[in-house]
Amino acid sequence: MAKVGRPRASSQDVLEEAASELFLEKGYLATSIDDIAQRAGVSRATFFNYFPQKVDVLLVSVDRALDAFGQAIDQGEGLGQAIEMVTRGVTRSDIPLLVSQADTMGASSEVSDALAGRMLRLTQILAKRIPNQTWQWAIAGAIAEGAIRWARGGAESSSLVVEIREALALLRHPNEADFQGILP
Amino acid sequence: MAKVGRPRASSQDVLEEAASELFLEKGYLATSIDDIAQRAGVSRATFFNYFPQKVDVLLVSVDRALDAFGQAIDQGEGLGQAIEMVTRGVTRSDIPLLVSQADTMGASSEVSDALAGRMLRLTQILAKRIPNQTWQWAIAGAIAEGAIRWARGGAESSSLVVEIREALALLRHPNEADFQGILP
DNA sequence: TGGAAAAATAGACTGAGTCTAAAAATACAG
DNA sequence: CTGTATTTTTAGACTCAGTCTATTTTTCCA
Repeated sequence: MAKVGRPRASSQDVLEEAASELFLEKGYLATSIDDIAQRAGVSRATFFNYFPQKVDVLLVSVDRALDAFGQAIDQGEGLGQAIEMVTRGVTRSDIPLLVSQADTMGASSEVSDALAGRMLRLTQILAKRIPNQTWQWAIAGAIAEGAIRWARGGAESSSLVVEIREALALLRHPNEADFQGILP
Repeated sequence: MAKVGRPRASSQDVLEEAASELFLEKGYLATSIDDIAQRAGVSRATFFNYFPQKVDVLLVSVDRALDAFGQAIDQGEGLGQAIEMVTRGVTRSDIPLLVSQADTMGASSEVSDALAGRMLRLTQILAKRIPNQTWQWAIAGAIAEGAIRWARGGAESSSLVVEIREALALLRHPNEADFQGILP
């Protein structure tokens, strides 16, 4: 793409790889941006050329999926089509890093809030097809649940898109027990 | 409660009031913790005796509602009861501050992520009554939508609990159009 | 009057994130 | 081969959030 100028000395992938190692070794909180840059053989300032925040290097796979999803939606794809397109690009190799920082999510609001912020972003993408906000969250929740179940399930579980479809199907037939005591 | 020892020189309410003024004057991002402490007539260190993070002073009303909700749930209240109890304690005076920082939410991920984190916390409370994760998000979304609609509606709109109930009722009767193209 | 308890405070420290200016590395034109 | 435009890297200074420790202040009470 960029044929002119100084060539890049790093990339999101390289930095993510370096960060992953450190997160697995020391955990997210104990790893500084200096550590990551040093491991990647690049200066601290360069890190910020590739990620605006520290937490973004942890969620890069989530963000990429959301980018792809938003792009598909903007190009006029239907929801089902867009979901299928995006899930096809998600690989299991992204999972261990996120799972390894599950402790951190409980201990630091920074990570759990950032992850929740991605849910919010998902609802905002869904808003382009689903007018009602309540249903935006409902469907975002179903997508998240499907993804989590798929991640936890390991290789033997069914495919990601199937898990999401199953979670979505649940919304179609509300269980009366779920509403017990909520509505008059 | 604390009859012994040095009396408190401030409170969450005093700090929130001071912070509110500054947020309205300069905006959230341009206001430092030093500013808030100074306006409240207290040292910077004291701020952290009352709030663990800067963003928490902005969301104190949300957190109080969630605290009350979680407490009601832990005491065995039904979901409908708990919602009614909490919404009774929410006043319109908390709204303007949050609304005034709507710009900030778009400009800084810190605030929007923190708000999304509160949605996550709501789903975790709901988990004690609602087993399925998808429905946790769906109902959290309905509560959020009801609250937002109530906040936007101004004084002439119906009560908060009624708005939430209406949003919840929507979930009971899925609109086929919402699922168009999602499910096979 | 002299603790004991609780809170406020000073101040140093780490690290995230911003910003500016300069240096380094490349392609290319002449 | 040399100079120039372009892009990226980098150094370094800076602000501010958040943590931590030790000290001081204020009150109650024996």
